[in-house]
Amino acid sequence: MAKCFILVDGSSFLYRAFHALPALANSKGQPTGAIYGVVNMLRRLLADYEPDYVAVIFDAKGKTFRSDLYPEYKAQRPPMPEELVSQIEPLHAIVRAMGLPLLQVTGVEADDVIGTLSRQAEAAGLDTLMATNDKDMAQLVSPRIRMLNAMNGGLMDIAGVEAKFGVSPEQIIDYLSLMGDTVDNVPGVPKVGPKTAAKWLQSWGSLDAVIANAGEIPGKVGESLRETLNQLPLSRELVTIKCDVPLDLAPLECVRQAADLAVLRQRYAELEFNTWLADLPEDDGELPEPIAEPLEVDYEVVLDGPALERWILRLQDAEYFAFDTETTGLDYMSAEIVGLSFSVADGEAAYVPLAHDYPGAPVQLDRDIVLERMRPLLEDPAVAKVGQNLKYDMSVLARYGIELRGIRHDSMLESYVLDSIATRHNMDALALKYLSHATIHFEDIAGKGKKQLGFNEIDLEIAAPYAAEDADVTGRLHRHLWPRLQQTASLQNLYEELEIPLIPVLSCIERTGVMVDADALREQSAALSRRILAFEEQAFELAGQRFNLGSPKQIQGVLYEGMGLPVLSRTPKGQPSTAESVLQQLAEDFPLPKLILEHRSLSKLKSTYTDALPARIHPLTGRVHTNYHQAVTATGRLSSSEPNLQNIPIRTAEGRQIRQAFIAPPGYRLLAADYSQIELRIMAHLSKDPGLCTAFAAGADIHRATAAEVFAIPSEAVSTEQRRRAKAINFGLIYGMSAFGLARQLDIERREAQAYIDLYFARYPGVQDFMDRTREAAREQGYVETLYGRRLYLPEIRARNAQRRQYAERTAINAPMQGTAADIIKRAMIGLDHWLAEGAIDARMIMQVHDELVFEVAEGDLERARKSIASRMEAAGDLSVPLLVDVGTGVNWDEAH
DNA sequence: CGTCGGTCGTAC
DNA sequence: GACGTACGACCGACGT
Repeated sequence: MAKCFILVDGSSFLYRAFHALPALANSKGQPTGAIYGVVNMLRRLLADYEPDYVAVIFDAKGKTFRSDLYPEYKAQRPPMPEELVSQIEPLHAIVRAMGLPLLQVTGVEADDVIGTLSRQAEAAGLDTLMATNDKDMAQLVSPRIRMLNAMNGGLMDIAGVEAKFGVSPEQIIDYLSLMGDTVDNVPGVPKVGPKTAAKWLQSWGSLDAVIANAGEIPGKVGESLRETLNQLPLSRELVTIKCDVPLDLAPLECVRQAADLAVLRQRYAELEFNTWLADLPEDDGELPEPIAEPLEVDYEVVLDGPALERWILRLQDAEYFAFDTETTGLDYMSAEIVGLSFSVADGEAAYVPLAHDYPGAPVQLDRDIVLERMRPLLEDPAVAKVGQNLKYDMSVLARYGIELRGIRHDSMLESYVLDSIATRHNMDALALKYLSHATIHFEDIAGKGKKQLGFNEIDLEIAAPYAAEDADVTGRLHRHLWPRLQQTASLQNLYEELEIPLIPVLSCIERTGVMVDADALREQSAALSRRILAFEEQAFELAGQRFNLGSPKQIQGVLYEGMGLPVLSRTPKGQPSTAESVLQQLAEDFPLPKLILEHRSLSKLKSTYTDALPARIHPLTGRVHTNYHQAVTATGRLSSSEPNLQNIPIRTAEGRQIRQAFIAPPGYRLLAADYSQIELRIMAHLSKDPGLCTAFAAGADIHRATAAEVFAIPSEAVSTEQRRRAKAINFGLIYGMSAFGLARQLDIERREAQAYIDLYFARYPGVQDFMDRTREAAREQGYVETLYGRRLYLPEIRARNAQRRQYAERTAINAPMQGTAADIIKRAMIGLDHWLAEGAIDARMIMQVHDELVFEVAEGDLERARKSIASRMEAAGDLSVPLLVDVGTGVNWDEAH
């Protein structure tokens, strides 16, 4: 195979990236988006093609032979914006540090350098790919030279050029001369565009022939041609790419050099390309250079009583202290405390090791004695603490009988409330982003994978700086983030009144756990196994071969290649899709897809639920303890994992069996309380649409009411099908759906779907207005807000790329509704937790599923609990429409619905 | 043997 | 392509 040479048109990508990508900047406000775009493209290119030779070419500053030839050439281009100019030097530095040959030749453009190199490469027998966005380059395409569209990965060869432009590569120069180029100010023939130029060249063959036959061309275009005949030679010269530029570097010298890691590290750090920074390999034997001056620190290891007493005094005297626990693991239900760290000011921190037990570990203070000594401080609500994800510390301490109080600040939540999506909210990421400090990573000291050590097995010399740094950095982050939070009253309020008070509530729910009937689930697993096996046998029979029904790729092979079924849809990566909706359609005509669907749905239930849940039952409590994450979602919702209790099936009969395994302990019942149509009610409130508000005020069935409006019939006349369609419209609205999406959802024509949407907006003009206003506000401010002022930043709302922009617009519509609902249920949870703590009834909160709260309630208190819980949840939101809560009870979660 | 992207499917 | 927010199972390619 011939060796591969990639020529990258750096200038064209720089412009493209600058205009197509959102205006990224680092924390100092230095623009970085164009650099990011180009380097990202280069990395992909190198990974995808592993070229033997490569060169990145940029335009040089100053005049070119073309502007000497024709002063107007590119004369009306606006000067390059400052935000782009400032990105050129760093980009060049990074390209060089990546080890890529960089060429810039004065007096010619990047195109001409690429032309020259590609022709030389052709002569040397290389296969050349020109990575560029510039259609002019099509004139260079030959059997050994192709164009690469780095945005979509498409390659264009001679046939590709002919297909796209309707002329051959040799004719491209003539084609461009006829058309001219308004952007570059190349004169052409007025009224001649791509179609006419191609048509003429197909008829006459060349520009010279067209000129020779100019007299025969009729009409206005003919006149236009005859008037401009004398400038066509100039146009031709301007659009012709030079292929004989003298260069310092020959194609075979364009070898990729070793990367200069130190430079890359420094540049990535400056620009805050942290993922790439983390990606860089270590220097041989040398530690990576710190990206900032190391923090100045004075950390103390506390190994005796007097030292501990001195620190307790400091903690008591401090306005607040930062605090962290080191444990043997991440599971709050089983992790053992290994040590405690504290910090009272920048760089001043202590680590109190308590249970390091590797061979040769020094004698440490006794864990129980220290905890008992710390108890007054930790349990005093007046002693303010700041932590990073204090919910975890609180849960662990609770297992040692200590109830952490005085949770004043949490740097994870400060970051989340300030900007939920700009960064992940773990301490390492926050330190890098806000303090420019690369923290010691847990993996670096404990290893990873099977060889990972527990924190108790780590040498104190290594563990102590890590542990003390945790508390120190947490304090520093708080002092960095808190002033920012205080600048926006609504955000500060959300943080202090909602997110911080929620910490103990979530900790309590998690530790309480939920009772799950393991035997019932195991029986379900066995039954599912039998049915799955039967489906497999039948499927193999039909397919005439054995294959893995769990593999989309193999299904694809069997259905589309083996059996020749029609490909109705493709995945984003271009593979024939085997998704449910596709198979469902195929199932109308063929038997096998139906079997695959049934197999898939049963396998899903078995692997994700009936097998996984019993394994999650805690040996001591006999219950399942999930993790609720408070700083994950963009909108303010919680998420749940290990296990995820927020996606337990409900729609199918088999699925509901799984819910039946969620049970109450003896003497108790489950009580499930869910907000009815909360997001639509919020939409009514935010939009103030009279029709919608009236319908809710009247207590109407909202989908029925919508159907009555859209189909212009009395509410009693609404059919089941009409209500179903109205329901899809209502959900679609919340998600910012298009006519296409609604059509697909309802399996109707797009035009019909559009008609529904038009009708809806005509009947509920307030909703239309609300959505327009929301999009507009997002564009103006760069963010949208919930009713309680939670913000979601949408940097791509102004993107040039329509797909990205529309995505941001849909998020803008959805986030205020989803986010307000999340705010309301969080308010309810805090209120309910306080009420439950009063002990008026015997009940515990055990789950949250976005618009639903689940409790276990003593049988005798059920009726009182129903009313109290519903009314407290309803009072948590103050909307201009009623907020309604449906309550159900039962011996299991399914029954409680 | 571990990691990671792709695909699919569950919930609200 | 085309409907928002999540988590997680499985496959299969790839790297150690």
